Amino acid sequence: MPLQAPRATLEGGSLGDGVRQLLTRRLLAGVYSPGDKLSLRRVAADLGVSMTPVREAVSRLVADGALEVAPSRAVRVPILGVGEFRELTALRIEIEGLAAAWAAERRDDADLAVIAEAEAGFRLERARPAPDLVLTVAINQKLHFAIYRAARSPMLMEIITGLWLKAGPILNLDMSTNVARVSSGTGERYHTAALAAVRARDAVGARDAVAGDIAQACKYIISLGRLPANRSPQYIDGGLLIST
Amino acid sequence: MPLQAPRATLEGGSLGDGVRQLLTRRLLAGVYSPGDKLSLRRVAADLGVSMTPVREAVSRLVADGALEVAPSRAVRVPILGVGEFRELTALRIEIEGLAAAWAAERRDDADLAVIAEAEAGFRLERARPAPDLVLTVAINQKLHFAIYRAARSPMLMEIITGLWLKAGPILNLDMSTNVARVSSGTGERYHTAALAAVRARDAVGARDAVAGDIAQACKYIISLGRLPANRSPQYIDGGLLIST
DNA sequence: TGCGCAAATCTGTGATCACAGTCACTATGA
DNA sequence: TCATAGTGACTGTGATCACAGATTTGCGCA
Repeated sequence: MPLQAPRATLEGGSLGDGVRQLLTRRLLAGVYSPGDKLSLRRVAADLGVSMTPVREAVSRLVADGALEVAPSRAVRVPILGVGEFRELTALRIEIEGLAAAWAAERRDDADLAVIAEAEAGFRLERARPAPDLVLTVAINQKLHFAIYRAARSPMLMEIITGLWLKAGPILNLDMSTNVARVSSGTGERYHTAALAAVRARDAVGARDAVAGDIAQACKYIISLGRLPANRSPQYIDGGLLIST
Repeated sequence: MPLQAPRATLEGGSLGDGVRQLLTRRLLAGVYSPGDKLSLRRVAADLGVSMTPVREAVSRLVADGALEVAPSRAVRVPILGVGEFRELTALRIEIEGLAAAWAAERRDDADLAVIAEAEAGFRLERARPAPDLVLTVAINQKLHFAIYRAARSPMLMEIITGLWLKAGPILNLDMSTNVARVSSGTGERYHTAALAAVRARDAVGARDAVAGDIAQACKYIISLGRLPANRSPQYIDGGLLIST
């Protein structure tokens, strides 16, 4: 049962946009776990809006693969199998690695300052005797996106956001419940390396650092062995968009 | 004024899905041109459905960036500026190049046969005294996606489809109205090289061939000089998904 | 106490209505 | 003749209702 924020303020041009942003934020923050079912009516009631804006928001999130409609007509957070999670990880390594490389080439001083601040924040929080896991995950996200934003490619940012939306529930599920991994500091090394590479305008180094960070985090999650086997026998074409 | 197919059959689990697939196909086929305005009510009437499924389809396409809602509350096909088109091209080179590389590594004989058939079809059509431009564009798309499908990554396929949806209206606008470019056969060389590389399991060669194909096609379109200047002063964050 | 069937509840989907904006056209004024 | 205000026909958005199907609940029976 996903926990609900007591009252959420909706922003955005339209109500549908507001709902979408809110759901996106919750997905990224790990409020929902893989397999959780969402009810359009329940969300609508919780947010004090009608079902229409919720439906629009959900349809967009389904388009992004952040949610899925089961054949039983239930909207839920997708459950990724090991194979699918591996595929997602491989994709993230390539695409976020690309963003990091571009960031190293195109960053300006303001970008660097934001990245350095996030990196310092992450280090600070991790060094505390009892790190706030939810906060740590949030800062980690902030750091990654600070780097990607410096790549100055809004379309690339959108793609990466889509990937994070797919991975978010799993990452949050496993990261925010394990103190051991956060405290071990394996991720910190990569973050520091990424910052240094972006500062030095070292595209290859930035790519490797980000790729390493993603790879080891996902390797850890897979090693937990909590991911189910693949659901799709082979694979299903994205949105069966191409007919002929 | 976009031309309408006399009567289109809607497939898919739900009406909304059917409408989405239909609109997607039209976008990819160049039925709509950049700047064309779509009316939800008109589309609904043309398709014989209510406004609800159309709204859902459009909201998904807006999420993918294939359509946009202007501040004046009009849904239209986005008009890409030169800078945005360059960004899109750079992204396509990286991501579709990645797909081609994976395809070279992972393809099996069945994949290769499909790719070879599409390549032969493209060559055949181009060699005709009066090539059917619309058909040529369709075969070109078929060839590209045959390659990408061999990469065996549905998520990557979805990303690429999203990129094509953004680029489709422009590509079709300029390619299907210019016999010169098709007849010149510059694209054919890259296609043949891509096929050969995939056959030889040469990942680097496949990436270079696809990248070359995209680069020269987009260079040609930019050289036409019909693209307007950038619309966004700097750049707008994809879907303003990240708040903090 | 355990099993099975039925009814009630809840699901997403589609259609329809109401509303507040925007745009284009037109009639009226100077 | 030209500018301008008005007016009507659109636009997308949101809410509400109806419907068919799946899920769950709960009651009755063995």
